[in-house]
Amino acid sequence: MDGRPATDQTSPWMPFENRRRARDEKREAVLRTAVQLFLEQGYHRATLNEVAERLNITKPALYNYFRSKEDILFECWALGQEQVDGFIAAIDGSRQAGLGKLRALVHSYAETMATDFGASLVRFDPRDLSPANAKIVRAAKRGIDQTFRRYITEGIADGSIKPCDPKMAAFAIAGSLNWIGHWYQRGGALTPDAIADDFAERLTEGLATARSNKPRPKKPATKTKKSTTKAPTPRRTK
Amino acid sequence: MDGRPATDQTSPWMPFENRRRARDEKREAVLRTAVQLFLEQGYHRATLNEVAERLNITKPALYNYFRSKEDILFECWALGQEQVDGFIAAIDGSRQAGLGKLRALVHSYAETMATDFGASLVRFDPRDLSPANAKIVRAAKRGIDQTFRRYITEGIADGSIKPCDPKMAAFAIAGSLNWIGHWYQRGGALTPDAIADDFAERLTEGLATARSNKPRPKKPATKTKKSTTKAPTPRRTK
DNA sequence: GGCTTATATTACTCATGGGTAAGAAAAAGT
DNA sequence: ACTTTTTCTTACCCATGAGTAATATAAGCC
Repeated sequence: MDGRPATDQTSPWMPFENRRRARDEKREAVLRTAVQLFLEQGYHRATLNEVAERLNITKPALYNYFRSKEDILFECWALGQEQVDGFIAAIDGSRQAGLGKLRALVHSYAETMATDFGASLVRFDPRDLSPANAKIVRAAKRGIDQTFRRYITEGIADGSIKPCDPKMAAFAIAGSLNWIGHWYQRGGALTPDAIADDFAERLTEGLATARSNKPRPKKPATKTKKSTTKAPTPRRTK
Repeated sequence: MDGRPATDQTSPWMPFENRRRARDEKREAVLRTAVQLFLEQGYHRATLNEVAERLNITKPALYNYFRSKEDILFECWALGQEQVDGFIAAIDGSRQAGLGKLRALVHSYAETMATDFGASLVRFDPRDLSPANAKIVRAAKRGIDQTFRRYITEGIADGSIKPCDPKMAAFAIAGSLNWIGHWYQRGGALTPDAIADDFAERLTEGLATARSNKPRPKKPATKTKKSTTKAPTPRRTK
């Protein structure tokens, strides 16, 4: 994981890069621990003392990496949102009918809901955020909702989806998906993969037109699952 | 506000009854105010001071009616749960196929989600409750989930519902419904009635067998809505 | 009226936990 | 080795809000 050229005193930049990388790794470690604890106990019951304890440091050390508890909460949310932005961009860029895009969206979203940062998108309360951050979150949520509606509208236009109310359909689908974030837990009987496959089919079959109703791939469990929505998500810069 | 028959010394019971009734009314007023505030701001941000303020009393006065903040939270939840218990009992007692029961359940549940106490079922966090109360809540949630699965299983058995995985189907449906509690708000474009009708159809159409696919009643908006699940729910004793 | 009980208020206690100050320890730079 | 910067700790501060004690007020009751 560390194939640097040499022990070199040659480049005074290397240690610098090293340092920044170490810092970012620690930052991420804090977020991973925090998101877990927040999900486990709820944001208000979770204390920074315990976050720190789990990292074998003390509370004030956290303030080297984050400005406040709320800041940590927001960053957790942001990581989840990045995932979503990533696969939405990928699907947007794909060339397929509305129904196909919708299916892809449902699939990816379901998988995301089964991750910690993904679940934080729906388990965290925007009201715990500063007005500025809450605004960002609200905008992002609106964006997701509009993506659902857009694919549905597209599908109706291209004939792959039956005419229906995109607003209601989007609410119903997103509700099912968001709820995954509340009931899914690792090690349960259902794997994220199975859930995503099932939901992608279940939540869209009612919308498909007769002609677009493909004869059910009936995937023979050959683990065709290859790309777990590898999205070109650019790392945040700030 | 005080239409008592007379100044009567005739019945010493009446004042007593009056008093008890007045007390219960105040209790309920507290719960109505509390549930609103809890939904508005979230349980942790909402203070008993503000609950009291909205009732034009002071915080300690609340302790005449409730033992603790958590007690209030639990009672709010319990009122919502009573509604659910009520209509589940009614549907259980009805004589119809599994699909019909499921539709009825979805419809009633959707309506309930659009009420304050109903929303509290999914917006409140059981982890805020004492272990004893949390246990009650968990049991109730399990009960609801099992009811969904039971109707689906019944439907499969009686041929009104296509063979499917009841667990997944229940999760998907309940998720859509629960999410209503998060996005619905009074005065919006969608009325509880419209939502309930739409969801009852939307969430069950995918499960219906061909033969059970009734030709869509197309209710002429005659406000057939009469009994809002008047349930024989006995008032809690303790 | 006077006695009792219910209900409300004012004025507190007190645990909790986010956040800060001052300085030690470790690492980087020279 | 010495200095400087980053990172972390110990020891605090302090706002908040649930819950309590003591007491006043009002209502029911005889």
